[in-house]
Amino acid sequence: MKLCNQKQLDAAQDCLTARLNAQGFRKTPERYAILKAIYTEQNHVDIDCLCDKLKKEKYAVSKATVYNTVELLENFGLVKKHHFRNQKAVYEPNYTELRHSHICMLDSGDVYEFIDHQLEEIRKKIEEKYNVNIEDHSLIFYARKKQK
Amino acid sequence: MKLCNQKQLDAAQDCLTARLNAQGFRKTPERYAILKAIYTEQNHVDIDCLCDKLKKEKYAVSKATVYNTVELLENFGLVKKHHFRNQKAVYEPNYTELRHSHICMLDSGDVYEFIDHQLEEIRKKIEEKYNVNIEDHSLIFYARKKQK
DNA sequence: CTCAATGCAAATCATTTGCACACCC
DNA sequence: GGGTGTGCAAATGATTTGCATTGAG
Repeated sequence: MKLCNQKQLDAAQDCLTARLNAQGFRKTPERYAILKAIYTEQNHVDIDCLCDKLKKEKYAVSKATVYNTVELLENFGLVKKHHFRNQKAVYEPNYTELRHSHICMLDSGDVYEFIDHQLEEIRKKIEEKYNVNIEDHSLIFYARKKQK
Repeated sequence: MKLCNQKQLDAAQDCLTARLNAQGFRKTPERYAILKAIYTEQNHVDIDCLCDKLKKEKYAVSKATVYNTVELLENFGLVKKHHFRNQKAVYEPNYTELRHSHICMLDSGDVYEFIDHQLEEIRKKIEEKYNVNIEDHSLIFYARKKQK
């Protein structure tokens, strides 16, 4: 996962502010700290990672708040949640202009990312055929290294 | 999800027998009952559904056994496990000749299935580019009914 | 000041584990 | 008969909930 640049983080923070204002929600420092923690992380993070990371900085945010906040951020479209094969959820920034898919390595558990534009074509076909709006996708290939 | 026909169930049972024999595992009635319960169900079933369904027939199989057995069946490639948005796993028959994808409706939670052959092309591209063997995929589109 | 958000701990839910018993081989 | 597989109940781990307290507006 590519580290986000400052511009992307700024945009996300502005979006968060806008959405919080729009709904009359409070702009608490925790909400910004959690957003930043997810956006400044190379890897997918789970709830415990986030707590640890925040603890190392100034905040000790409680797990309950992290759960609440990631859900809020997900609803705002700022963060994406994934399950992969195990039953622990992980989170990543959601750059809407960059919808990507995942390759999950069955041996190591490593997760790579890719973008393929043919998926857009499938998406459009399905939208028409089923008369729906597709808001999101999750494509995961489970793979192993090729043996020599 | 289409109901499987008798032929598919027979094939799956034969496969199960072969795999159990091959590994010297026991051919317990529970294993066949659970396989059948998954193959004769229109919808994706979770662990509790399976227990209930089996209870209504002759068997009262314990949850632990159901968990063990679906894992075994998954390893044998006879059953597929899915997570969708919630954190409860669901299971479905795995017709290897029919690799399908899912559309998960965000309002109702309904899940539809489709097959698109363009996905095969993406798969091949990724296998070459990353030098891996892709053993499985999970493609889920999250969608809403189109408004008038 | 007021009420939405947070923190903490207890509760819940899915899944896993340990051990005694049953039954496939 | 012997040991694998099952059933039960207790353990674990992730997530949710209830309630007292805090701090944003």
